[in-house]
Order: sequence, then C-alpha cells, then structure tokens
Amino acid sequence: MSDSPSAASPITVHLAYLLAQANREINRQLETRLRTEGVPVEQWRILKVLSDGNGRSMGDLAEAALLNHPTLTKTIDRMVANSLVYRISDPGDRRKVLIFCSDRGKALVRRLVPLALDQEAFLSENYGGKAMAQLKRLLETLIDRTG
Amino acid sequence: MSDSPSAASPITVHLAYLLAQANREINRQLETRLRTEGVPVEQWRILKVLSDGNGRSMGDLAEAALLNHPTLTKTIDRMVANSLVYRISDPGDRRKVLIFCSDRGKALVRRLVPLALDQEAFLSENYGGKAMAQLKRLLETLIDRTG
DNA sequence: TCCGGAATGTTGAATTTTCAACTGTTGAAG
DNA sequence: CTTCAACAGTTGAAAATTCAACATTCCGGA
Repeated sequence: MSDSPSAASPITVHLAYLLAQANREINRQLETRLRTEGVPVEQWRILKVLSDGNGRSMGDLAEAALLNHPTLTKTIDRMVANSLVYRISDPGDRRKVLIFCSDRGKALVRRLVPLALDQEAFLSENYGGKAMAQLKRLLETLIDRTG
Repeated sequence: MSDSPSAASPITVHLAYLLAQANREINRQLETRLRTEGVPVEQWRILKVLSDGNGRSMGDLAEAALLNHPTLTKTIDRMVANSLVYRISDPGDRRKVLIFCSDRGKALVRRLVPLALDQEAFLSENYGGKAMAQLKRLLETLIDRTG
C-alpha cells in the first residue's frame, strides 16, 4: 500500500516523457561539447551524414538529420553561407537538389567527431557499456517497430 | 570483415542520435493523438503535472515540463488566455509565482489522459510490455546518472 | 539597519521553426 | 504527344523559441 487508491500515475512513467527527458539531457551535453566549435547539433548531424562524400537529396537528408523539410532548406541556406556544404542540381532528376559537404565542412567534421565520441565514451563510463548497448538495441527496435 | 578498414561509424550508432530519433517518432505519435483536443504536447505535460491540484512555481514547472524558463512563461501566458491555468503570487516568497490548473484545465486533462494511455497501450502491444518496461528502466537510470 | 549578491520571473529583440501556398519537374494515362 | 496528378524543394508570413537584459524579492553580513 504505497499509494492511496486514487493516486493517479504521474507523467514521469510515460515512455514519451522519459524519452523527451533523456533526449533533452543528452542533447544538452552534446550541445555544450559542440559549442567548442560553435556548431548546433542539427548541423552536426547534417555534416556527419554528408561526411562520407556522397551527396544527398533534401528529402533524404531531412529524414537522416531528423529535420522537417522547410527547416532543412533554411538550415542548408545558413550552412551554404558558411561554406560548409553546397547544392548541386541532380542531373538525373531536376526536381532534386543534391547537397554535398565542402572541404571546409569535412575539416570541421574531423574536429567534431572526437567531441561526439567523447560523449559516447563519457556515457559508457558513467552509465555502463552494457546498459548503453542494451539501451541502443531497445531504441533501434522501438524505431523499427513504430517508425 | 563486414566493413572496409576506413569505414567510419555512421551517426546512427550514437546514443544521442538514437534518442533524438526515437523521441521524434514517439512525440509525433503522441502529437497526432492529442490533436483530437488541439493540445500541444508541451501543454499536455504542463497540465498533467498540475492536475494533482497542487500549484508549482515557474521554476519547478519548467523542470517538470522540460521547458526553458522564457518558453514556459510564454506558454503559460497562452494557457492563461485559454483559461486552462492561472497564476497566483506565492505568499511565502513573493519572487515566486505559483501556477494552478483551472477547472477547465482539469476537465481537459480528464479527456487527455486516455489519449496518452492509449499510446502506452499501443506501444506495449506493438513493441512488447517487457521491452517497454526494460526501456523505461534504462532511461530512468540514464537520466539519474547523467542529469 | 542597510548593502549587495543571489534567486525568481518576465520582457523585447533576434533567431528559428512551422504552416500553407507556391514553382518547377517527372511520369504515366489517355 | 498532351495532360494531369504526384513529387521535390522553396518561400513568405505567422508562431514559437531563445538570448540577453531587466525588474523585483529575498537573504546574509557589515
């Protein structure tokens, strides 16, 4: 009898809430790490995705970087202004625009990757590599099953 | 030898990325459910926290609802305009403002709770109650250990 | 008592995101 | 061939968020 009969369950037991809370916290940690290079988390995701040298359409990139379409357009505008990426009209389908990472962007990614890996290492240490692997696996299947 | 030696690990293996992705997905699902009542997820969180009848200071509420301070101020402005909550200056510390849920707000929460529980039920079914419990536990400890 | 620093919220400007509407392109049906 | 619906991306206005600066109140020490 730990609760009175009418005690409603708090929102803190909802998966949606816990995910939002954890995401907020981890995102903040990453944000402060990336602040060294003055790069927002969204731009880090975009750059990392593009860093393999392949171009991506806006649609694919939006999906990969977890951004809405118009938001991505404007973020890419800013990144083009900073010479981090560039647009090329897709020769095969002229509705599409391919985004590529510039040399400057690639150099930035090389400085960013260690910062992100630092976070992973930090989490592994303070949270446990086992728990982390388990959590990642559960998140992946959650995304697969509902996304 | 599944990867070439120089293959960089994709961003999709980072915990920060997986959390962002899962959060985005689950949040969207919740959003569409709450759309029935036209309530943004952030307001749902605020209302649910306040629905026990106790007042909260802006600071406590911001923490509980996962919002920054100025964002909360303006969100509460909107909710006051909609008569969902009201402000009362804290008698014990006049720097503080206590936020309470109005009757209208409470009635709304009663319609919202089933929508949120529906999501939990849906997830339990399509993802597994076991996996869900495990995921919740892992998220809680992650938050404890890093937050 | 009075001062000054810390805590609590709010505000206004600037930035960012979102929504809906729009342009241009493709592909398939007739 | 045309035509037209669907697709890809952008745009401009509106809404929301963030940042920095600003009150106001509290509290501890001179």
